[in-house]
Amino acid sequence: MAEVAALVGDPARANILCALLDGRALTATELAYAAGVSAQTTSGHLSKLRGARLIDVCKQGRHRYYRLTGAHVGQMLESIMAVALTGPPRLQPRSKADDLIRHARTCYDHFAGELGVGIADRLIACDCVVLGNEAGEVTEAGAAFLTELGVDLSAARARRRVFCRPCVDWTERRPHIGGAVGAALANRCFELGWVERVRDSRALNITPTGRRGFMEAFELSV
Amino acid sequence: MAEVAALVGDPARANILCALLDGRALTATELAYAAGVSAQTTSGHLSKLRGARLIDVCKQGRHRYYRLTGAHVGQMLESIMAVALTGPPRLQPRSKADDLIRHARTCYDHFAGELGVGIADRLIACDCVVLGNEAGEVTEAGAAFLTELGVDLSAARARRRVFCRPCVDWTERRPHIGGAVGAALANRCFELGWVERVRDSRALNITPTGRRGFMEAFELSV
DNA sequence: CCGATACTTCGGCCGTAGCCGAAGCAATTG
DNA sequence: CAATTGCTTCGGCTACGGCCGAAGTATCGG
Repeated sequence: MAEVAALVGDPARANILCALLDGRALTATELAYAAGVSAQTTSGHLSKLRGARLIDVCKQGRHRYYRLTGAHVGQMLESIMAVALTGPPRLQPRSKADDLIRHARTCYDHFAGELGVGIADRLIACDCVVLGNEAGEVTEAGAAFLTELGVDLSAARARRRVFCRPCVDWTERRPHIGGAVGAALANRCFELGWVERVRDSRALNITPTGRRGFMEAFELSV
Repeated sequence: MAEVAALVGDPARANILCALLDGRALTATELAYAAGVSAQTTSGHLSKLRGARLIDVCKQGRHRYYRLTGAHVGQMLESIMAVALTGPPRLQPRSKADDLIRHARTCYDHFAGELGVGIADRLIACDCVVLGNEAGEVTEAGAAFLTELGVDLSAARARRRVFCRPCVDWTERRPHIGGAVGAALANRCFELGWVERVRDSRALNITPTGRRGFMEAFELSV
């Protein structure tokens, strides 16, 4: 157990894992950049993480793509973050990138930040979703609404992961919607071209189309 | 974040935190013994853990009692353990103490091990409890049954924590019952003298009375 | 008060592990 | 078949942090 924690406990490796938190697979070089250390050093870290089965690798040509081995690793990282935030408040320089990421970002594979919390608030307000402390449910009205929007709920339901999970947002400190539903909704928004990923970051850029879309669908001005 | 993980990442500190996992408050000396290092070293570790708000201290005479600051720390530790267990299987010498702890122990403040899982199985089998993936519920029949047993459900309900939470057992790899219900049930069993804590361990000793009680109440031979 | 116990602080030793430069494979490109 | 790119292995440097012995503060008991 200490071993796993120690792996996460190195700043370079923590950066690597955080970079992988959005569920995408990244190359060793990209991770080296994210970690802020040289390629050699990164390579060493990656093989350690792989040894402990925290990450998987898949070769494609001369690239090697790394990803988290599963959602349990993501959840562990989130729970560590949650504890880290309850600690003594640290002065951190607010940067522009920071503001971006507070505004809208992905959290493993669903939306977080003001955007994610705003969507959750709206869905709860109009009885589309009921969120408990550790689980949530989509109402009939909610299913109808999401289907109307083009979200494939049946596919989400078929997957073996938790269907609807509240996920405490580390910037807003309020829950947003995770689980298969959150992922399906996020996917649909990508499809619709409402949001785009910002390069080298978990931050999201909301397109003009998205601005209109979120207003119409969720009465959300972003 | 890396900071918190690094704190857990040291073997001595991991031992300390695990020793506190059952929710009891322990003295610095007891923790030194649990960690397997000297009192001075332990003192250093404790002040670091305190600095990061992972543990709280309360002075009582010449003793200082340390405890986890809250359930979120416990949950973080559990999630790290869960990941550690999915890693490469490690050969660990099975000791007598090991068997004891596999048989019956506390998990933060409720029962785990064969005992905890057995109780959960029985409660589910006779429709007293329904356990989902991330949350659970006590049925009317269950409420009646537990009240009959002397468990104070209304007090449990009044507390602000999650009422009924499935908690994956790290030895049995199946869920047992946590949350306020799990804690209340465990409390009642202590009151009835069915179980006693084993010194310096999270393991539990089941008394002869307990053996009869668990058989009558849960049809469980332990 | 004096000694014992509980715990902390200080100082110095030592090992582990992170880091990079250099060099070595492997796959791709011109 | 070089030259380039992506990634890894090796070797050596360095520093951070855990560890204990010794000494210093609290609290309790006789």
